Amino acid sequence: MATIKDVASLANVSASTVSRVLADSPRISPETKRRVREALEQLDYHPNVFARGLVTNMARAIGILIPPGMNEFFQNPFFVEMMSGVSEVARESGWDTVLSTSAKNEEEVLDRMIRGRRVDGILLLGSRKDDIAIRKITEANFPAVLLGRPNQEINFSSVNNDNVQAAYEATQHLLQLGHERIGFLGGYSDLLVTVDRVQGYRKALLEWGIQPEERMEVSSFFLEQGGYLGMMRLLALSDRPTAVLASDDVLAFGAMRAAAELGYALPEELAIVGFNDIRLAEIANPSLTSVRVHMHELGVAAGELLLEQIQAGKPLTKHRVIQHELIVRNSCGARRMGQLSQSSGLKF
Amino acid sequence: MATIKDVASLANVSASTVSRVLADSPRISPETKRRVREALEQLDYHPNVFARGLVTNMARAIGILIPPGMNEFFQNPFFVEMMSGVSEVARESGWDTVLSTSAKNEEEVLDRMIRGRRVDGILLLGSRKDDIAIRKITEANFPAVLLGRPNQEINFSSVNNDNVQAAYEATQHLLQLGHERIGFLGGYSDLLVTVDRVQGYRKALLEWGIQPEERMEVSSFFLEQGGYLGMMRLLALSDRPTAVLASDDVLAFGAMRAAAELGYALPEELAIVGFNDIRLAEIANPSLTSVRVHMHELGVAAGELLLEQIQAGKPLTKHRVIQHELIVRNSCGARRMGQLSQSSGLKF
DNA sequence: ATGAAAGCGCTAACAA
DNA sequence: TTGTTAGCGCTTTCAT
Repeated sequence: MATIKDVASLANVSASTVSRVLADSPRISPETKRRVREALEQLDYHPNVFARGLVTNMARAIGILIPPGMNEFFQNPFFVEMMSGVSEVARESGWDTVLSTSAKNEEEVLDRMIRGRRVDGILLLGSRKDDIAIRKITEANFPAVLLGRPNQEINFSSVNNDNVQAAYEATQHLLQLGHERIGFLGGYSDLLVTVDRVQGYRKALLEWGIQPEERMEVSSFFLEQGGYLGMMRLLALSDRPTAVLASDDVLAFGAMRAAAELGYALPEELAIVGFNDIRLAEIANPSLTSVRVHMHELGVAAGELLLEQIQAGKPLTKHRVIQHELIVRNSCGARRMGQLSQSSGLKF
Repeated sequence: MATIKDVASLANVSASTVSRVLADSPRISPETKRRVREALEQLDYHPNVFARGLVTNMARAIGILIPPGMNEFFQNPFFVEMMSGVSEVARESGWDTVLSTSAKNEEEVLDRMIRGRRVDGILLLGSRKDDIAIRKITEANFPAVLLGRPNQEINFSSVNNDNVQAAYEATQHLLQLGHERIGFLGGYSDLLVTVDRVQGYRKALLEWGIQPEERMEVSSFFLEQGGYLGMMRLLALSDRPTAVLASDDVLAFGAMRAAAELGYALPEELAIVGFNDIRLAEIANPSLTSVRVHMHELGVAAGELLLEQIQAGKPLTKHRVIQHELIVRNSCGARRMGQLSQSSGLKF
């Protein structure tokens, strides 16, 4: 494998000259550049990222920290779509993306990434009530961007939806359709997304003169099965809800399956509204009414902020909010059934 | 940020002693180890991966190469599930996973990863008829594992399904149900998966005395819309198929949507069988009959082979085949409808 | 416009 | 058992 020295001797120059040509320094004569580039080509030279990183102290890579216990991560299109946005931005700027499924010891992984300088910046996916990762990164003063709402004082940027408002609007939609007993199906209760969405849900109820009840709110894991189980619990209530707001589409699908199994007709006997608007919301049967949060855009914005942060060299604290919108389809009963093509919104 | 030298002076030893303690060398006295570890702790030391990588020539990272033009990648649970398996294995052994969405210039990305020594091994997702990545890696003699069928001579391991046999069985299933005009809905035609599955499909037809026809085979991109469009084309035929084998579940969903929009009843008027058995196959309505390929297992096996390969230090060429199975649900008409709970196979 | 030399933080061969 | 030394491949002063 050719090193910079090999190139240097082939081109009859010093290693530093080659290095300058690599950086396209203006203080190298065109003739020399030509000769060096030829040698570069001939030896099929590629810089060793370690050697370069050791001296520049830059990895040209960003890390995505997948929170511990997030086995759901890869199974939820929501996260995956965000990740795709992030890595797209990174790639376009020539940066690599390092994945870290932190599993148990989040700290160890973080240390390897940050202190070990494997990456130049970190993207935090989601925030929890008391988040060690956030604390650790704040302490280390490391470039980072949070995809979620900052709960504590942070010295870095964040990108988020207005989840309170979004859940508020979705609930209002159900209230306007005449529902009075509306259930809430949430993910882990210590995730701030869940906290915010349940808050918006309650706010809408209260404004409508309905007292929120704890037994109408179940929280579960972020999987289809979580939604299934949660829905079963809600349906078991003596005064079962006539409508349900699920804080994630995958949960909504589980809820739909539970309802179907027990023979409830959707949306006549049970209205369901989901969150995130994953692709399959559209092709589900009935198609799922959902709050579109623009996951991909969320990822792109986060990626951009992170690169900006890294390149700025100094702490940046922008907080961007990505707009949401309620996509009304068939599962909530606002539309009449059988209008698949219209509700799909796809054009060909 | 503390370096090994700082630790050394604090513990009153040399840098190499610290290095040995880090590697838990048996030739260091317990007392010294204790002292060094204390200093390590006190300074919150973490090795610089670049410095270490520069001398050991090891990155402790594996790369996943996402083929160019694979924007579908992140939207298809199939790939994502494999990736999850791979990165799970890597993490357990303390390795990082570097993602590379190669987009256009696959070569450039590969060079940065391989020649730049950013990763110690590469996982190739899928194989194409004439695959530059495979060629390049073979030439470089770089540790790698192919997730797919090797089309050319390769000097590394691979993990794959027996796609010909799987498609053969799936088609047979439809034939046994009485179908005689069976369509094939494939992904990109230069992917070997597509090639293999169409071959199995044709083989089954021929064996049943039916001549495969080109117009019954459409190939499209790996997205729901691809399936939608392909299905539209098949349904437009004067002697439209009564059954369709889709080479991917996402395609099958698109096909289902097309059929639903045109008012065809599934499975009575149109039977559909998918491939890969993604999670939503089960909760679709009607639930989708699909060939389960054990995506996660595929990823785990690939990850294991890759680490084995890297650690062995010498080229290894094992070729593992992961078993498949046909999961019969409602979309093919083999079961009567309305048996959701039974067909779901989930237990609580 | 170019080269020589130092050094990034670490490991490993060789000495002691 | 521990220390000394060299060197991994690169960038970057400082000379020239």
